[in-house]
Amino acid sequence: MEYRRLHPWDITPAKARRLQERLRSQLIFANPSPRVRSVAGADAAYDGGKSYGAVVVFSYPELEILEQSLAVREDSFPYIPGLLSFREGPVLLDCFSALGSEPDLLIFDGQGVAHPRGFGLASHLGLLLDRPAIGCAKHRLCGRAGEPGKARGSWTPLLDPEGRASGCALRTRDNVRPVFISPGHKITLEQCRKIILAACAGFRLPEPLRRAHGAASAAADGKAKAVEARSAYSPRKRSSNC
DNA sequence: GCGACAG
DNA sequence: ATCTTGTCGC
Repeated sequence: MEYRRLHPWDITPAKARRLQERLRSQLIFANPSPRVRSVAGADAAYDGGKSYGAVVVFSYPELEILEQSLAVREDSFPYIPGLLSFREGPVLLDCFSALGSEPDLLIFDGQGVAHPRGFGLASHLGLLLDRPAIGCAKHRLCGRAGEPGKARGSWTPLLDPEGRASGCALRTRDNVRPVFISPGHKITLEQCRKIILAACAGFRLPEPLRRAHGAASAAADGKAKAVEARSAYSPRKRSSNC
C-alpha cells in the first residue's frame, strides 16, 4: 500500500519534535471504521546496527493470517523517548509498501496520542498511511492510570497531567499486567478497546502484534546466526597466532 | 537540578 | 529493544 511522504526522516531530534507538534493537528479521532475486515500488526527488532520490520495482516474477527511482509534497513535514528516513530517508522513503512493489500486497521507496538506531544508511533504512521491506527504498548510513556480490575476486559483511564483521558490501561487476560491503549488516528478510544480485546486470542498482546513481533525478531537473529555460522565455516582469514 | 522515560 | 536459566503455574 502507498503512504504520504509528508516529511524527510533524516532530521535532528529538535526538528522531529517540531514536526510532531505540526502534524498532530491533522489527526482525527472519530468516524470509527464501519466494517473492519482486516487488521495489521507492525513491529520491529534490532540487531547489529540494522532494523528488521514485520507487518502481519489478519482477517477480522476470524483472526487468520492473510498476508505478511518483512523489511531490513540500516539504523538511522536512535531510540529517544518520545521519538520512537523516527526510529521504527522507516522500516515499518518499507513493510507496508511491500504489502499487496490495504488493511482496514493498523495496530502498533507503542503509543498513539498518549504521548508528550500527542503524536506517538500509531498516530504518526496512521496519518502517513491514512488508516485507522491503534497504539498498543506494554508500558506507558506518560500519564497515569489506576490499576484495572483483575478480570479480562476491565480497564481504567490513562490520564494526562490535565486530567484528560488520552488512553486506557486495559486488562487483556485475567490477572496479567494490562496493556496501554490509545487512539492513533481515525478511531475512538472505545473502538480501540473493542478491537484490541477481540484481537487477543488468549495472550496479553493482540495476535497481529504477537506475530509481527515474532517475525521481526526471527528475521533479526536469523541473520545474526547465519553470519556466525558463516564465519565459523569459512574463516575470513587465519590469524597468524595471537 | 531531579525524576520519568513507548521500543 | 537487548543481555539471559531456571522456574512457578495453568
